Amino acid sequence: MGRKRVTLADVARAAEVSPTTASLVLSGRGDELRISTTVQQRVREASDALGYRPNIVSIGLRNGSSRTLGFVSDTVATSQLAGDMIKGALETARQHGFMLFIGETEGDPKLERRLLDAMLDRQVDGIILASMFTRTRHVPSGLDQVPAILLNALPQQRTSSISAVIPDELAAGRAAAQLLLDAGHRSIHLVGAGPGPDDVPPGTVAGVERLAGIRETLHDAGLELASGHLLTEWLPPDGWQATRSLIDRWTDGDAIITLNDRLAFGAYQALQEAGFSVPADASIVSFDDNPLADWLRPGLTTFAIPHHDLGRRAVELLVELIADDNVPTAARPVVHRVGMPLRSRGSVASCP
Amino acid sequence: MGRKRVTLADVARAAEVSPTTASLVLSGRGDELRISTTVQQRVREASDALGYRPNIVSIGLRNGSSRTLGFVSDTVATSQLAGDMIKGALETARQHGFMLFIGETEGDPKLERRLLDAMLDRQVDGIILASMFTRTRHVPSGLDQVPAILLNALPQQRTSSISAVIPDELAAGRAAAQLLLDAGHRSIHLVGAGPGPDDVPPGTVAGVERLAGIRETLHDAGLELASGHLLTEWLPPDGWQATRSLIDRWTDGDAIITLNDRLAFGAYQALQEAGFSVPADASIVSFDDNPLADWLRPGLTTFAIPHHDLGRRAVELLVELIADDNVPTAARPVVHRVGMPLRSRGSVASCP
DNA sequence: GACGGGTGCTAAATCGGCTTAGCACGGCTA
DNA sequence: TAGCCGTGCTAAGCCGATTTAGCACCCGTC
Repeated sequence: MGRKRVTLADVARAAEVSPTTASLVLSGRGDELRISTTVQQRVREASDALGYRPNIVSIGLRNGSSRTLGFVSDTVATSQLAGDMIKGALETARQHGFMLFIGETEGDPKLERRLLDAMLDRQVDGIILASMFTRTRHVPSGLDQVPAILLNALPQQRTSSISAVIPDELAAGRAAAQLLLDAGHRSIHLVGAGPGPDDVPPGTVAGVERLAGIRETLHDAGLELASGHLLTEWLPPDGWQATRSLIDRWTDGDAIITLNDRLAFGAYQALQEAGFSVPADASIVSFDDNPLADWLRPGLTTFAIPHHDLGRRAVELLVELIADDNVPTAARPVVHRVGMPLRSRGSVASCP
Repeated sequence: MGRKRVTLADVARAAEVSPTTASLVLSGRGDELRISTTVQQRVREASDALGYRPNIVSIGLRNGSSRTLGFVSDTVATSQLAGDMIKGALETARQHGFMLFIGETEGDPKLERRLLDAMLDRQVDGIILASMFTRTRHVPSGLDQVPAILLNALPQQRTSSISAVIPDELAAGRAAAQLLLDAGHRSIHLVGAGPGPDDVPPGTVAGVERLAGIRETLHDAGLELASGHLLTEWLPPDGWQATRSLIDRWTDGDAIITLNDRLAFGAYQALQEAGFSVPADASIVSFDDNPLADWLRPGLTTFAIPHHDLGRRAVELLVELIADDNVPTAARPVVHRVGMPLRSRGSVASCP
């Protein structure tokens, strides 16, 4: 193992020119600096023959860049939901010629500090600080020294100069309610939070905003939630239980909004056990677009967290920041909201 | 943005010593090279005061290491199933002081080439080539120049000198069959492949080995599969359909092995629709330990793909390889098999 | 035939750290 | 008084690239 890599010096030697000349030719500045066509060709041939590839580490040392970004996420970056986010980031980074360091803090601030340091020690050009569920978070020190973006999170500090990318939960909440209204439903039950604006599990931006959007739209239509079920956990059993309690007082034309797809999964089970059929007896709309939404029968109509787009957008913004860093612009922090697309499947029916 | 990082030279200046001295002190060779305690302390104080952190890029340039590994996966590295694999790799890498570059090829050999090159250009110390489902694969050129490990894949080339880490599918197949035998079942249906040893969707190592293990164990007990259902797709609808066709000729004491959990999900639905109850009327064993296995009611008993352990093991081996690279050992390629642990939930019942 | 100007290439510094070789100084021995 | 040795520190080269400044040569001009 480990035959040495071909260096610029090797190419120069093979082409019988100085390293300077070789560098100029290969970096395309040959004409600019009046290297003869003959020599240019000789250098290029030597480079090809030897299979020369520039050492990015060395270039980075020289000009202070590494063509590398750091992606630090708080919890389970590699969970199902988050995978697409990383994937979007990965793809976009590659398109811009960047590689990505991935790190997971598991919510441990010390670990986060260590990861950030390890990345900065490796001279990353920028950092994405990602959260698995939308929340406000403390921005660690040092991130003002380097281009950085918050992904799926908002800065806790007012003074922070860091921009953020988040899903547009509020708009999705509005759209979910509107979808059911358009289908003719007037009695809408919420599973996961509500009915009041503050009946929300603590610390979830998504819960607050989805609920707010739903309430707004209903309010505009002169309606209120028929019922709300504040749940601190949003897992299938929680959805199952809440839905069971709904069944006793069910009326034709009722509909359910579940605040995520796992709750909907539980709701499906409860309805099925009660002999209800979706969507004939009960329309359901949900959020997240968990893979299982597509496996359920009928398919679950849900507003997708745009993980892929979130990741992509964060990298795009970061790359812009890095480019601007050379020509410093007095950029103010911005919150970018990415739309949550509707995945329309079979769980909503029109109601006469 | 971008106040410059503190360099060794800054520390040396602050401590009024030469960069050499500062380097020696901070790298712990101060005593060895007879730097006085006074000076050592002065250097350390200056270093702390300025918050000095060595530039790993520079160190890497000097001694040809980067404390960085590359993790290249063929498809959807960031899918739900694969997440844990990356996570295991990430954790283990961190424990050894390495960072990980992540890359996804989406099955495109050109992209794979580009990613590998991009990583090698950044002087990674080693590379993990991961596959999302176990398969044999071509080992791209250049990976013999650098320490490398195949993860969840076997080298296609006989001559390849690269080691591999894979799940022990064969043992899991045996264990699955044994589990049902121990519960008293004698009539076992297989959904996904079989009944013959070659009735397997093409290209899946998991299918071949799981089937082989099952058949072996049944054979040792003097039995054969009651039926087999070769399916080229292993999604819920496929499992649903195969199971429906089983229901017509169902006998008490029959049991089902599904070759993955999504098939089992379809099987659950089909059984439920037919009024069967799991496990009273039908025991089911499966493979993968998909998250939904735990959400089903009753919970699905399944053999987990040890994603986390696979990732961990791959990094451990790679780190060893890198260490040995300095003291070259004539290491022969090895295939490491990682056990698939049983997740015993409620889908298997004893049969009188 | 000295001088100006263009042409074609290269020496040397630089990035930030590690490492080898060796300098300067004092004390001790011969 | 020269030689030797130990102590405490530093100069300088190196890794692999980029970049600035400038050298050598030739041609044409007055």
